[in-house]
Amino acid sequence: MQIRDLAVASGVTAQTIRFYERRGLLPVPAREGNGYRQYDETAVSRLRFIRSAQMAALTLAEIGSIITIRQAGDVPCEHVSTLLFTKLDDVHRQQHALVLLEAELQRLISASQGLDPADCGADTVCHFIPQPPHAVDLTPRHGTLGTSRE
Amino acid sequence: MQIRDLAVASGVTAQTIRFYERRGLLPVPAREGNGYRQYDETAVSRLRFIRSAQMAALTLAEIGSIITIRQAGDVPCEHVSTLLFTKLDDVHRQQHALVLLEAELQRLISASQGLDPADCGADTVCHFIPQPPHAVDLTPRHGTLGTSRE
DNA sequence: CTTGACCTTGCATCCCGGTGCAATGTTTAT
DNA sequence: ATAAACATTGCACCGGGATGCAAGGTCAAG
Repeated sequence: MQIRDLAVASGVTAQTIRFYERRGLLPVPAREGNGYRQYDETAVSRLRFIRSAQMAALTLAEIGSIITIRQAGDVPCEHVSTLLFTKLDDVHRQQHALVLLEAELQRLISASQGLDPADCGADTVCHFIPQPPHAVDLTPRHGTLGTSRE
Repeated sequence: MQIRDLAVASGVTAQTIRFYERRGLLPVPAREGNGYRQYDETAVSRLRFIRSAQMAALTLAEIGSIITIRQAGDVPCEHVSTLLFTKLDDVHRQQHALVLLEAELQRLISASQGLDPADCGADTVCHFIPQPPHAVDLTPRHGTLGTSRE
């Protein structure tokens, strides 16, 4: 089968297949006389593996690392296990970050309910997004400088 | 004050300040005789606004749109409100996606507990990541083709 | 005078997963 | 014969938010 057939069979576009090949995710295929790529069933299986791994949010680089280990004749189980646990950790950290962001957005939204657009001072951009009273010191560079320049 | 002072005052690097200027987030500043950028307090305030808006996960493009409206003499409250609600929606969708991903990862992890690495078939990459039995048909292009080629 | 710390510009690079396009070659159908 | 639908290559581009670097100008201290 040629690239189009593999694309149809796997649900991945031909361009993406070439892209995966460049990335080392697919083995360099045999070529027909006209230079067209020639695939067999193992390519379909490989693409399905990539798709499944992507479902688990593994990056192409991570998927590639699994394939590389396998190629080398080793069993990548342990590596995959590590990847999955690490990814789960990532997910938990992202969930935490999203909870914080959610709270911040709700805070801004509910605070904005009581604000009158007419109160928008000319010196600020938008009072819906209050700047922290961070009171940074505007001390110039290194001590007693900046007499004439500012 | 010049760019370094603004950088220190705002906690943003000088490069980032120039980057923001190119992006239209900071007004083109006056220049000193030597061509150095010259800033005043409003620049600090503007940078604080940008930082605050980033805390709410607004993109620079979105922040820019708020500033543009403000620049035009209008009050961006309504627009900001829309952005915040949209962003909150985004957060909720991301949270949902993460819950699904979490479940998928946990499924893969717990399924892999009972698997023996020795069972790794030579035809698959890794049985920790099972491919769906998707059984796609490998029908060639359009009907009765592909006699010699595959 | 030299050193070092600043400033200027523009352009390249990073991650991530593709997508698009141009130019050219090949096969198939009509 | 010709058009359509494939294939090949390589390179540029998308969003997002910077960051780095090179090559040069400027300025103050020692």
